[in-house]
Amino acid sequence: MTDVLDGQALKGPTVADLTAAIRQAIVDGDFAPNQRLIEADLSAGFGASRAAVRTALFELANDGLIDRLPNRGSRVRAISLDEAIEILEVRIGLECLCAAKAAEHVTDAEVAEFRRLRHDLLEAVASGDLLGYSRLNQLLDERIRDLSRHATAVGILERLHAQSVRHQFRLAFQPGRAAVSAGEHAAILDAVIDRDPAAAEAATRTHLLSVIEALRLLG
Amino acid sequence: MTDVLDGQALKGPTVADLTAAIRQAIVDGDFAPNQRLIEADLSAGFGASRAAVRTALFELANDGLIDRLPNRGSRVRAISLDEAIEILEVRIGLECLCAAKAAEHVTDAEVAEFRRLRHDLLEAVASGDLLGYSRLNQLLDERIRDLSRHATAVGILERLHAQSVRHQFRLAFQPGRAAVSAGEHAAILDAVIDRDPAAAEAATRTHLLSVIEALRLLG
DNA sequence: TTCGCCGATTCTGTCTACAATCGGCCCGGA
DNA sequence: TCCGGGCCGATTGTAGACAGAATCGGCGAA
Repeated sequence: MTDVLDGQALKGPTVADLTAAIRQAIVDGDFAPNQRLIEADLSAGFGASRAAVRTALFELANDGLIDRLPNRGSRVRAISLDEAIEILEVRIGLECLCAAKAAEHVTDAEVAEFRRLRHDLLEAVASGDLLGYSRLNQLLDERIRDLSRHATAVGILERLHAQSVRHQFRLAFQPGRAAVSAGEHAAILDAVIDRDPAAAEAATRTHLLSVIEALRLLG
Repeated sequence: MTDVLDGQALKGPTVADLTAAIRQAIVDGDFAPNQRLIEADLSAGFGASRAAVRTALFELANDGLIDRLPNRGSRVRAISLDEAIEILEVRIGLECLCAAKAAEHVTDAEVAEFRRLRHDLLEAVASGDLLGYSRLNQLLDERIRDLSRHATAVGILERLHAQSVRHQFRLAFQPGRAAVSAGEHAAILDAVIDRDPAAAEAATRTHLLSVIEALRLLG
């Protein structure tokens, strides 16, 4: 477990490195939900001081990835289904905002990029390349956030994303889910390509409501 | 500046106390925007160790109240007008969600409470009691958040609130602003009292859009 | 056998001291 | 006079040690 991702492994990792490493370990599932994170162990495992580990843990607690109980340590936060739905409900508000802003700000070059993305997306789904499709989805979300130029919303969305990756992932491999999802994503892309903020917002809302519904059914 | 708010001044304040004290000092304006916060000074001023101050500063940085530049310390974050508007745009999405949920979940007792609140609110505005009105506004926001039972949205809103109090405050004492705002708040209350989620959402959106507009004019 | 009490252990919370880094200042040279 | 390099003070980042709280185990009594 030592030195998972050190740029220059000579001197101990900085706090930012530590935070990134632990965060990665959590979202990748290397640390199981509800697993206890003991400061001394992490300190030894990552070759950092306990103070650094401690700071990183505080940061992750604020990101909602771990829970800190006073005097009783930290544990990986388990996101329940209800919480995952709450997160999606919040994302509706924020991603609709971003999509509308993106549709306003999009340049010609970016329109061209989105056309390509739309093509690749449908292609991936048609050929059954679920992994590639998932990656393209992520790229789409990311690009829309970039284009929105809305630092506040983007910051919050990034935090929420880290919390819910596991549920998102589970959903992605439901049979038949990709086809539905791809159509909704194409609709979002079309709206942005048309520079139609209202349509972009509506398409995003439709998509996220569909995700919520799917999650509910999945239970 | 020493011992601003110590419960029991015997043993030094805990990290939570410190965080609260510094946060309060920032939102109250005791620390000016862009002011540099030097760990040693705070440590002496609050009678706490530098490590505690440091932890508190990290926490506040995650709350977006201060900026931390590596190796160059912390300074109070200045929220520009553009950022304040961004925050309000985000709040639209979240508070609409909360208002709708609140309208769903509200009990008979709470309906009665909201009727009283509606009455007090209009009374305060009619009698020109701006401070009391401001306090009631805050209470209204808080109650709606409580009723929404939406921990995720509430958590984010609380964080955003701390960042934008100064702008909110500046706006509150604009002449004529209170009357407009009171009508909008009453509309929100009516919708919740009627248990009409859609209306609650619409009224909340109207109100926040109006706030944005007012801020723009003021800016 | 089961319940409650008590001590040992483990882990977190806090503090003090040390090392690394940054910015400004002074001095020398063109 | 203006520019560049190196030194020095100030401030942050890191490490290790100590103290306090919570948990877990055994032990004794009902």
